[in-house]
Amino acid sequence: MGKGRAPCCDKEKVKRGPWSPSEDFRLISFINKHGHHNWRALPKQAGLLRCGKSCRLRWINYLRPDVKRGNFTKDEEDKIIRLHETFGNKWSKIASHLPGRTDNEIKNMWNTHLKKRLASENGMTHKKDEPEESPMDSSSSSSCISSSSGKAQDFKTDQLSNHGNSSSPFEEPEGLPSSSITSNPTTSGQVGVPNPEHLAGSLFNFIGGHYDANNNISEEVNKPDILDTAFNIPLESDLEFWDMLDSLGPFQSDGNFGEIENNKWLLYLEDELGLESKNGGEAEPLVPEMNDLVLKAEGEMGTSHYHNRVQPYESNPTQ
DNA sequence: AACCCACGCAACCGCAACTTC
DNA sequence: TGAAGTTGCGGTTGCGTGGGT
Repeated sequence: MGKGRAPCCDKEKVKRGPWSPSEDFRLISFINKHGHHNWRALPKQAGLLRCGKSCRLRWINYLRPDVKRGNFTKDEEDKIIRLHETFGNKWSKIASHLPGRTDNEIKNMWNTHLKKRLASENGMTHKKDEPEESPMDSSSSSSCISSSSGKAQDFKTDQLSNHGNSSSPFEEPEGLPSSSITSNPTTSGQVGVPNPEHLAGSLFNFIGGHYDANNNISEEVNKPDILDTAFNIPLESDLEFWDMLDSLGPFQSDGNFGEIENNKWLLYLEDELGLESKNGGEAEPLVPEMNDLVLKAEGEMGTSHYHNRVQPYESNPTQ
């Protein structure tokens, strides 16, 4: 086997830990513009003090336009369980059958929820050995799962019905590693209230609309030209710009992208970029749907009850 | 109100597989 | 053909958050 395991990076010179807004933006902007042909070289080219591995992970698990965040539906959970019976801990394989979900996300989901759920359910039927039985050979625990025990507190059952969600494992084009390229129609299955997550999704989808390095374009409609500008920010030139980003606070597109602050941030960013006033002095969000969110933001500032954490970014710009 | 603890999730680590030369 | 380089994957960890006491 090819052995060479070059050190992934010079650990002394790379930044670690949570990503700052400017780093995120740099990465998005760079990939949007150039794609990612070489992860190893990417950080340098993008002016990031990260190792390529870290960039790749950040992109795949978080910034990728088609990444779907938020609660798993029961359909998805059941699917994961079924797939886990088949594939075992092959998270990437499982992820490939769940459009928009990342292996990391699924892995976390499994370890935090599904494993327990299965254990408790199996505990009912037969004493469990070890929830971790290597499932490749486990034909044992067949589908006793579909009955949702009432303990899955996060399941929004009203969403489930909307997820007719083609349970057909779908083949994805080769391109992005372990990614499902679709623009994820299922996301819209999360119906109802304007969900910040959606809006964020829209934003990222937009980005995705331009990202075509590997022909991985998620088709988007009606993208204002203005957005071209937004993601053609020069990577190298304007250090002040990146500093500004860092000073603005969180851009952590957490599970719900729900930090109202984020939206403020986006608006502010638009403002700073001069993207706002197409109609008078009033800032118009990059993504139309954000209007709702903005309104909401105005009302709810400071009452973030999303449990996700928002990292206090070190106000220590990368450059 | 303060402390503790369990939980969830983003990110890191190290190995294996794959690709290129 | 084999060595070197790169990417992908799975396991694990660190830490913020929220709930309980």
